[in-house]
Amino acid sequence: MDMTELCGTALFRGVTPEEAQAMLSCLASRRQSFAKGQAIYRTGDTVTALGVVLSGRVLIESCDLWGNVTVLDSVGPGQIFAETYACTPTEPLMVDVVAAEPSEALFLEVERVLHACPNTCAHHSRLVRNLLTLSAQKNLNLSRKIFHTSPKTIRGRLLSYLSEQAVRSGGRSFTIPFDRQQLADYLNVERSALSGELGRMQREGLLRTRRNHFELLADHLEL
Amino acid sequence: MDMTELCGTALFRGVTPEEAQAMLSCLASRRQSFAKGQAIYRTGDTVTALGVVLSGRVLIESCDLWGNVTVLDSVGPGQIFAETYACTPTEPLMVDVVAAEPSEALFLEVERVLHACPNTCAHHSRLVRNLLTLSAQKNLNLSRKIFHTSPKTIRGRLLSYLSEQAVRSGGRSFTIPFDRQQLADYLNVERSALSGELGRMQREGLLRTRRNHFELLADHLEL
DNA sequence: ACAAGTATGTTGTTTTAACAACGTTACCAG
DNA sequence: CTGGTAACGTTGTTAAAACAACATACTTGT
Repeated sequence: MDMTELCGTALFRGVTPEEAQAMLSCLASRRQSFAKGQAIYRTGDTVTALGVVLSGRVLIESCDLWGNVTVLDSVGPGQIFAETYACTPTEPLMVDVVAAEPSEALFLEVERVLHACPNTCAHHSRLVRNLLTLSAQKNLNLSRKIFHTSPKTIRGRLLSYLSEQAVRSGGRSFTIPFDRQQLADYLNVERSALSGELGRMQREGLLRTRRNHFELLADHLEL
Repeated sequence: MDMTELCGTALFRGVTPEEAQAMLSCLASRRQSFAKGQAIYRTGDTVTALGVVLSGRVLIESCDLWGNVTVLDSVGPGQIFAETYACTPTEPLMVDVVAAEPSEALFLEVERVLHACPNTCAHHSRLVRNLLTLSAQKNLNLSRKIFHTSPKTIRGRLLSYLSEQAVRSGGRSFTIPFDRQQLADYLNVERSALSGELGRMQREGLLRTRRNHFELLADHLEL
C-alpha cells in the first residue's frame, strides 16, 4: 500500500500523499508483516500504538478461560485496530488480535498523533478528527454485535444479523465476511446448531444460502 | 452543576470555568430537564448533539421487536451519551436513551466542537482530545458487556461480571449499580433464572449477596 | 485426478435456560 | 400499623441450545 492508497483510508482522509509521507516519520510509525494465525497483540498486553491494516485481514477475538473463542470484529485493509486501547494506554487488552491471513500492518503511536509536533501540526488535528470518527464507527460495530446477540434464539440472532446485512448491501442477496464457524462465534452460538437452524430456515422458505452467500426470500421482509 | 463542576468532568477536563462559560454559547449548547422514565432520544432518531448528564442518571437501552429490554449502559452525572451517533450523524439510533430518575442534561453540537471557531479555537482541540478518550472508554464498556455475555451459562456470566466488579473495587466486597432486573438485562438472562443461580452460588459458598451488595468468598478467586 | 484437509450439514442425547406461576420480603404512604 | 406495591426468590414445566459423533461436500496442492 503506497502513500496514495494510504490517503484513501479513513484515518488519512484529507491528507495529501506528500503530507502523509512527512507525517509517518514524525508519528514514529513502523511496518510489520504477520503470517496467517500469527498473534499481533495478546490479551493482557498494554499498547500505545494503533494499527492500520495495509494488506490481509486481522480478527479481534476474545478467548475465555475454557477456550471458547468469540470473534468481536474483522478488520480489513485500510481499517484500524487497537486504537481503543492505544487511546487508554493504562487498560490492558481484553482481546487477542490475530492475522486471519498473511497480513501487513502499520503502527502509529497515538501519543504522537494527539500532541502536535513542530512541523506538521495542521495535519495532526485532521488525523485526530478522523480518529474520532473511526472510534465512533467502531463503537457502532460493537453495538451492532450486542444487538445481534441479544435475541435469545439462534433464529432471532440470524434474522437480526442477516437483516442488517441485507439493508447494508441494499438488497436481499449478499455475501457475508464470515464462514460458518466465524458467524457462530460472532453470534455466540454453536456452529452445528447454527447450521441446523439455517437448514430449517431454508426448508421453511425464509432464505437460501450457499457458503457465505445469502438470499433472503420475500414475504418475510419489507426492505 | 456550575462551571467549576462542569470543568471537573471528563469532557471538559483541562478547561477553566471562564473558558467553559465562553465555549458553551459558542458550542450552541442547551440544557433540558427530564422526568423519571422520560425518553431523551428514541430508536430511529438521527442526532447531531451529544449529551452531558448534569444530574440524575440515564440508561441506554435496546428494545427488540418483542419488547425485551437490554440495558447497554448506565450514564451518571458528568458522563456523556449519544456522542457516538453525534459523531456519525447519518446513522440512526439503534437504542433508546431514557432518564432512570429525574435528570438534567446539557446538549452540545458535535459539529461545533469539531470545527474550530474564530474565538475559542485553542479549547476546541482540548475538547476533541477529551472526546476521543471518552469514546475509547465507552468502547471498552461495550467490549466489557460483550465479554460478560460471552459465557454460555448464567453462572459464567455472573462470575465474569462480578470478578470485574471486584477487581474494579479493589476488594471482594462491593456494590453494583444495578438491581436484579437491570443486571439480568445487562447479562442477557432471565431475572428469575439469575436469582436462582445466585441462590445456588450462595449455597455453594461462592459468594454472599444482599440487594445490590456482593461479597465474593475466597478459595474460588485469586485477586 | 487424487488424496488430504477443511468446511459444512445431520442426528440424537444431555444440559441449560426460558417461562409461568406463585410465595416472600422489604418498603412506602396513609 | 396496615394495606399496597415493587423487588426478590422459589418451583416445576417446557423449549432450546450445547454437545458429541458422524456424514457429506468442497478446496487445495501435487
